[in-house]
Amino acid sequence: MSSPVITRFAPSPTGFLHIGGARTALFNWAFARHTGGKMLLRIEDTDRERSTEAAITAILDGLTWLGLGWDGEAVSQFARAERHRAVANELLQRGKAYYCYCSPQELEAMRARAEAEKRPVRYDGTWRDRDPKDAPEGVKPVIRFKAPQEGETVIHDHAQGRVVIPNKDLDDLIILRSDGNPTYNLSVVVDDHDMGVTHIIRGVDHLTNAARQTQIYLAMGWQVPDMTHVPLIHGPDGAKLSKRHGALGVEAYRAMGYLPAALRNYLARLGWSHGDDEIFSTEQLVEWFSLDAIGKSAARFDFAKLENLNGHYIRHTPDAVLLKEFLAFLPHVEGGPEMLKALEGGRMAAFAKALPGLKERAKTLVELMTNAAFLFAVRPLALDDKARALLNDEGKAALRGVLPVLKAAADWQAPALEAAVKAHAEQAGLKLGKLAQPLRAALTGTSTSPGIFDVLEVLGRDEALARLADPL
RNA sequence: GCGCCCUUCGUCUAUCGGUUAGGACGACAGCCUUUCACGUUGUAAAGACGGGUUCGACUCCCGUAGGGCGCGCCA
Repeated sequence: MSSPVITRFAPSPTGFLHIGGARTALFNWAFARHTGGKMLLRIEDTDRERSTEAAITAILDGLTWLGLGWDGEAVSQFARAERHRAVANELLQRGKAYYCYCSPQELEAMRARAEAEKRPVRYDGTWRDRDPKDAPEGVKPVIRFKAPQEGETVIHDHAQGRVVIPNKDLDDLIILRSDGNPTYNLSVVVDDHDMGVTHIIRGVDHLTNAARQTQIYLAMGWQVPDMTHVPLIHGPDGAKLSKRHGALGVEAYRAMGYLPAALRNYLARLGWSHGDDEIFSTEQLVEWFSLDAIGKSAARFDFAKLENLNGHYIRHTPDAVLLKEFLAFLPHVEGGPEMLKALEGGRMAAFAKALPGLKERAKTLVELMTNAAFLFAVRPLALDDKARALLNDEGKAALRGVLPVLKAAADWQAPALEAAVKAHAEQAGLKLGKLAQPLRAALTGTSTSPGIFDVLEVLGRDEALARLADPL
């Protein structure tokens, strides 16, 4: 029996959960679910300067909103520093690491020199074989990993294939700072090993780290986890994701009115595929997910496609579920709390009634909210330019014509109203559009809305008739 | 500069040596229609370039160009 799969998502809490991180989490999650394994969460908070509680909260919230639950408690990497130090010392003991007394200034100078001479920027190994007795007075040393200088390090990667890095291009990295704190590459290896991580799935920006980490695993005699480095997500212009396009926290996507299910579906299709399948449920994603189906090239983030998918999800989400999602969304958007108040203040029924018509024409929850505004408008309605144009003399005349018909309606339900208005139109020799548009303008203050008979019904007899009479 | 990686329609992708190179988003046009959407039909749209290998390359190899990532006492 093979050991159960354990993946991990390991963000550093220096900012929100951005879209690339979200996808990495999704892949880790999907793979763990697919294999019946676990996804662990580790917060890489060893940078005490930049790590914040707020960021941790944002990341946890983001994952939760996206529906990507993790197994067990989130692990703080910083809290494990003692263990990392112990391993650094063990490496020292084994002759796989050494003290280096170079000052940051010296290293800076070393780098500057290399750059000026157009040589590769690497630590030159000054203290690699030097006797610690030569150590300068009062300098606190760092511990460097004694990386192999010859041969090559091979990474067997599900997405990248077999990647070979010449060892001469990897220098002796610092694993323990002069203040006694471990650095990233050491901590990651120790934690992944201790946490029993079997599969590492992360961004390709870690590929070089993968080589260095592999060397540390080997030096410790530990088994190297299975690795997958997924390509990065770029902005629409092919360059790095900037704040302008996609480098937003997932909470920004929530505020833009995207559904978690739609975002999951969209993200899954960025760099991963299952034949020609475009729209699939999360259950299907879990069922189909495979590391080997992850591509190698970077993908550009395309809002148009996300929006299309989101529209699909909005249309296909059952009303009751969508209503819940919408209510949960409102606190996160401008004007949302006010609408929430209005809904809870008695407009909920009308909104729920209007929802089927509303959701057909919204690509985001923000659009849904905008399109629902007519429900909450107060008389006399403010008209937009198009609505005003529709209510010209001809429009008003049409309105005057139907008003009695509507007043006479015994049954204030869309089908009955439709029948009555259509009969009137026919009798008056008017095309339905000539009637419907002025009605819409007067009823909603705009030129677009759900079906006009639904609008009539949803508004209710009194309110509708009053709105129609207002412009006359 | 050094190392690694990438390159199929505008975008996301399928193809895993033999296809009229498929799908989706977007675009455009038509249909549907009370508006907007939805839906539907159709059109345009791609193998970066140059060499090999092969009976046959988008698929394999080499080179070129372009792009990305990495090269911290950050993670």
